[in-house]
Amino acid sequence: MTANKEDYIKAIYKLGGERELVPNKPIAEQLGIAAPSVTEMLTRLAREGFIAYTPYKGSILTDKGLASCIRVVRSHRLWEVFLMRHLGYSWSEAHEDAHLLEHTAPPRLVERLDRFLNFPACCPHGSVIPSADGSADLPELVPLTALAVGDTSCIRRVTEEAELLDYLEPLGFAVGEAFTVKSRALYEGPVTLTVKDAYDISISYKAAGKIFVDPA
Amino acid sequence: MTANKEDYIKAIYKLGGERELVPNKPIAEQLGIAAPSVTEMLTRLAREGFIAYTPYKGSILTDKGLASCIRVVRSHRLWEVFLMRHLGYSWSEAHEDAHLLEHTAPPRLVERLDRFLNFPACCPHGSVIPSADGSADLPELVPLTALAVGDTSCIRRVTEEAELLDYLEPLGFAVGEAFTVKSRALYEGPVTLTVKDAYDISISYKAAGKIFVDPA
DNA sequence: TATTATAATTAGGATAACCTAAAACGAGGT
DNA sequence: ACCTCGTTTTAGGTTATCCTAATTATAATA
Repeated sequence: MTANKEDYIKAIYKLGGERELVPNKPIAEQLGIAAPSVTEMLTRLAREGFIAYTPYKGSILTDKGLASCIRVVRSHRLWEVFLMRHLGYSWSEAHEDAHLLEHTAPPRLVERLDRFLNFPACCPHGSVIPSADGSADLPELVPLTALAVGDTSCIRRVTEEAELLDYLEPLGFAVGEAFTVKSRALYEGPVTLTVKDAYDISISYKAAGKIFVDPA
Repeated sequence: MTANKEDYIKAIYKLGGERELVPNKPIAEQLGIAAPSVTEMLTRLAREGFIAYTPYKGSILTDKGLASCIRVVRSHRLWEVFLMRHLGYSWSEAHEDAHLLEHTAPPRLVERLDRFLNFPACCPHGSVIPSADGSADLPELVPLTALAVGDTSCIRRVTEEAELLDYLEPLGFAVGEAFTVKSRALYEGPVTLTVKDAYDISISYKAAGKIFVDPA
């Protein structure tokens, strides 16, 4: 298993989850690779049993593929915790370097890192860290856009996209922060939150859709 | 620069240091790669300016090659410190997994790791960790075989070979340990040390040659 | 000097990834 | 039912790394 293949598998998971057939085009876009190269690699991954691939239709992870995807995601999120908690990384930096380490760390290292970090439940962006056996119980969350003015809630998870992370972090966003929705502009306008009864934060509607919070 | 090339460069450094011309054969043996593949790679490394390569004669690192070698060695040794100090690795395990991480960690990660570890001077096997600018001042050490019976000294460094490390660690060997040479059998026979005035350790002559200590 | 053994190189292939250009497929609209 | 357009696949090529078998160079020895 190479780092490359792991990236294809992660992309398929990200784009289609556990039961949706993923067309080649979005995989190619996600990875920044030409379509014919994707076809080729998918054929290989199918031959090796990581995906079920139906030509002209799309791909979906097999149990084997899903298991190896979860292993990588677990590694990724544990590294993120380490990088932020102990090395002073920012949100986006952590995401970036964890992407390198996730493919390199052998299982024993991942397990020892988990113990060192005291078995964290979530990565710094709020995503659940699956346990070594692959299980994970997902909290029930809603996008910030689902709340109404006056609702009180708590930030639980932020989508891991470098630009989004770099946009939010300097605003004072943090997982675990409680807030009240102060206002919502019409026509997908900005959302303003009051945090700690002390200060307000305004974010775009687009960003709000990528922030997940406790249901009202 | 790929992990592969970094391994070739490390091998050349290990085998020839900074001024000795290294023949292809030992490189091939060190890396477990066929001779023609080595010729090919050396040609490439020479083309890229990492080594000076004289066909039929051998290779030596250029300044550029040396610099990139030192960067990798620094990364390797810092990871070893992390793995042993925080994750409970053994000597040989640390060496093994550090070999994976050394090629993956980008410079900013290495520097932050260094700070996290509080700028350690040596790796757990006692080798000096070069500073970020490549400099390193080497302590004056002698192999354990250079001592005479009755000499008192201190263990400072152990050669990083998995089998040696696995042989020594359970015997209670540790860098920093003071000892007295209790006896030396003739004809390259075993050497016995008294540690902490409390117990004796016997090791083969061969192993003693790979353990470095303060001069008597 | 001639021989011979060892080391190194050349020749010819294989595999993993990636690419561009061209052909083929298939789903929606007339 | 047919055609068009976007998606996929096929065809043909590149680079990095590795291999085995065969050839050539060097250096040590007789």
